[in-house]
Amino acid sequence: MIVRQAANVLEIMEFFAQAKKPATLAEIADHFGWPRSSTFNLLATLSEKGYLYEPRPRAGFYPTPRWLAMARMISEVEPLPPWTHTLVADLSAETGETASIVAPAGVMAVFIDVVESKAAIRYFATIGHRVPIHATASGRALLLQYSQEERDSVYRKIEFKQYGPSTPISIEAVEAELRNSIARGYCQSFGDYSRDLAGAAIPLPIGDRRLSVVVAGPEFRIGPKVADVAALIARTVERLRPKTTAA
Amino acid sequence: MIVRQAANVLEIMEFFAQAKKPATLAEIADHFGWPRSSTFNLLATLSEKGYLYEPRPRAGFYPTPRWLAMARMISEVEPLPPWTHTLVADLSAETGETASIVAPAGVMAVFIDVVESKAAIRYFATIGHRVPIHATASGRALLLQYSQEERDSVYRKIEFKQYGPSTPISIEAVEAELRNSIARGYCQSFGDYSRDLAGAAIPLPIGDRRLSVVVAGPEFRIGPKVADVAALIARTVERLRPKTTAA
DNA sequence: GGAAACTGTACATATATGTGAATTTTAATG
DNA sequence: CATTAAAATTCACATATATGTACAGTTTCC
Repeated sequence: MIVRQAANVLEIMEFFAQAKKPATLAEIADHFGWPRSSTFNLLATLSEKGYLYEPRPRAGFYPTPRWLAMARMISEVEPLPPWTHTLVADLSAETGETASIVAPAGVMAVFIDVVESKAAIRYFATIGHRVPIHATASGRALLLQYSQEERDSVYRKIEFKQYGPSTPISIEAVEAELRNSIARGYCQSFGDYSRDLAGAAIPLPIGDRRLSVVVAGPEFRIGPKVADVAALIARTVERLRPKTTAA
Repeated sequence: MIVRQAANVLEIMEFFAQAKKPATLAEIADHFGWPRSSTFNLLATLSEKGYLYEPRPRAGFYPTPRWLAMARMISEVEPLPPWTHTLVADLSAETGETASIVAPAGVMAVFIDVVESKAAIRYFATIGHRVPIHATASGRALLLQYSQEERDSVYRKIEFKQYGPSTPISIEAVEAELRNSIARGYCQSFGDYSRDLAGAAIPLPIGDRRLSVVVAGPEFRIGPKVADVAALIARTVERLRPKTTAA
């Protein structure tokens, strides 16, 4: 069950992140098509908790810096090492495509760092974006780091859907693709989940965290050079990852 | 009316900001005393929206960097000029008390930047903290920047409560205190709102934004030297605020 | 200066939603 | 490996809550 008012809080914040200016109750209500009374209650709640204020008289509401303060506290814990951002930045620059760091979230994979392609036609993804773990290059690069038991446990929760012609729709199909990936040296996907979208990914374990790096873009651009892209990812990781004597 | 599930989202985030480590469904449910089923729904909603993930298998949930990304987008709009943070930092350092920048939010005043005192006994405030605009030094320093009509409009919405012996409990009492503040050259409060708490504040208009700076602490420490503290605030603002040729 | 238009607020009620109990899945222990 | 304990998940129902309606306050425009 989805908790509507919880989702609405997020929507409001996303609204402000886009609008980048204060908005009145009426504007917000109209934007979402919410009743004014409900909007009133929500805004009152957020204000009361110190997350919204009125920068200038009669100009409407805007989030307080409390969001930033809180987000900072949360994110200063085990932040990704700085080189991983360099990694995706470099990969995006060199390939001209969108590059991301991805982490597991149950049957899904979440983008936790993203540098977007600058091309007009590009893979549009943002931090927080989620994709099925079994039907994407990045997700499978995560699965490769799981034990067989852990994978089985994930498989049991997956609802296998035919997102596209090449979507693996059985446990065996996923396992087969994982074996192929190992043989090939990298994970790939050609519209397994999103139409026309192709990507190359490799596992990126950091400490005890299981992450992956992926470069993704339109099939017609990535397709011909997946292997090259994958090799580039591997080389770039090799170059940027600090050498530990322990390893 | 308070929107419970909206408030719960904020509570969860605050929980993570404090805990600074992943937490399982059960831990969160127990911490708040929520039913597990409800907690499940909430966590599922936040996960589905890309705001929570599972950093490692079976280790529980943690917020994704999406919060940070969103908070940054929101806060990069008209950020406070950097010198205002220096201002509160310097004031806190020199006085040993808590110093803050405050903004209006209807009948309340919100702290939008805070540097806390390091003393054991201190005014504990965080960004987002709210106090009544008419019963605090910082709030009155905001009211001083309003026109008479705007003040009247605010007064009509205030519920006058006797927070402490010196709380102004009528419009006339507030107006009188404002007149005193003008004569005195700064705003002050001695337990008007919080017992044992005293503070000195002055208006801090920035562009068309109406803000104020306040230094606050226990009455016994601040009391004897309010005037000095107020003078220090004024001098520090004078020193740090960039001189505009236009002004 | 008067009225129309708009924004924000209160409240009773129907309904969407949170919850307790039951079920399934996963981990721990001998 | 069998058994127990704990955690996660599902679901039907009573209840807390979102909303339609009505109203008050504020601004704008003629």
